[in-house]
Amino acid sequence: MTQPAQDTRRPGRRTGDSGTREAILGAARKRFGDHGYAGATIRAIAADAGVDPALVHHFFGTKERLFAAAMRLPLIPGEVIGAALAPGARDPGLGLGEHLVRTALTAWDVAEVRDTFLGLLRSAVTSEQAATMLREFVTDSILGRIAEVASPAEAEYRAALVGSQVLGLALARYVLGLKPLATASTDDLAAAIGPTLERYLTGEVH
Amino acid sequence: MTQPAQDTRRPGRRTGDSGTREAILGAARKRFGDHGYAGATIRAIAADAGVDPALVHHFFGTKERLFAAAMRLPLIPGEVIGAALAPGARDPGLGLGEHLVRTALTAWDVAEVRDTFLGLLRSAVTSEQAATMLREFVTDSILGRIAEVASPAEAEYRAALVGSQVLGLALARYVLGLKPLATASTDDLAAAIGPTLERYLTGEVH
DNA sequence: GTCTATAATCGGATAGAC
DNA sequence: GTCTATCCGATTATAGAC
Repeated sequence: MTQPAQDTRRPGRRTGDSGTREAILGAARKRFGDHGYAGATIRAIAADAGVDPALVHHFFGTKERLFAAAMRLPLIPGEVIGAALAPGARDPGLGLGEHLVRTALTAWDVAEVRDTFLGLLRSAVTSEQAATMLREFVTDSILGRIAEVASPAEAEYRAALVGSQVLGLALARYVLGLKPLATASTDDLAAAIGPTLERYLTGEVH
Repeated sequence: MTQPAQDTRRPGRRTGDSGTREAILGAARKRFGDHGYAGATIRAIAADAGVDPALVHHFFGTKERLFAAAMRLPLIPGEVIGAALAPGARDPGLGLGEHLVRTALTAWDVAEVRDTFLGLLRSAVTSEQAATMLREFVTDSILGRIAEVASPAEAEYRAALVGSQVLGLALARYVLGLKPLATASTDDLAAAIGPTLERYLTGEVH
């Protein structure tokens, strides 16, 4: 990236890219795959890459961002959701559920986002390991944030219900291409599905 | 299956299995895969297998059952749904939505059913062709029946919404294994998700 | 045996020196 | 860019009271 086309080496530490970043990403991919998202520790990844754990943070900030970089996600899901859920981030006239549907659809309607997401989904459906990795990432990084805005009673259960509906929408709309859903507008889907999420978050689920 | 262990051949048509059934199933698998569910005609399948179309009906009854046999489904989804939706098939105290969730979960909690379903899903996520096949089958054979019990305004849209939530539940529960959903009881899930389906079927979706 | 309090450990994250 | 040192929250282990 920043590698200068410089051949005459001078003494001292080389400037620019030393390959460490890539080494970390490689180690991260392996660890995440082998041990899942939760089981892969920054310390172990750093050790595999032969660097100090603090370097990982220096390059990537958080574990979540490291995962996103390793998986080549064009955005950080948890941060997008987090921003969408932030107080004041949404039009007060709009329900929280509607806003969530809108956020998901807006992200997915970008081909690059959709493609990497579908790649993850494909792996998860195919491999048990990949499913574990995705489950733990989703739980930790997405559902965790959603649970924060749900009613405290069974917040995790509520967040998982939200996840199931959003996931199902993605599957029906982008994988299967079920016509009524594949061609529906964001507005229509938000109106239809938003209240469902709203109920899962704060309504009666027993 | 019905092949008698008989070695002394006698003149006339041989009894038992003549291989025709298998020939039809092979032709069906190929046609369904290449042309989708809707695009594969019984006549074309019969022609490929070198038999009369009437024979296909003789062996399998309906296109839906032929598909189920070709895909080795241990049950016929549309018929299970149809039975569940039949008037009087459910406890009048229970909502239709709850009953639908229950029906799906009861079917999926049988390993054999779950496995073949997940196989279809895997193919659909992996291959565009398989996705087309599954979409058309689901539309024709499952959503069509659900649309019949939905409010007439946008019945297809309503049925697709139902499909998306049920599909998402399957994905979250059986593929990802999201803990709150994977371990929840049928009762709990029916209570939580049933009302969603109910609203999609007959409520306000605009 | 069960419970609770305290301690040890782990893992993510930050600050700052070099 | 890299490392040392450190903090803090969460989990896990352990000890001692009842």
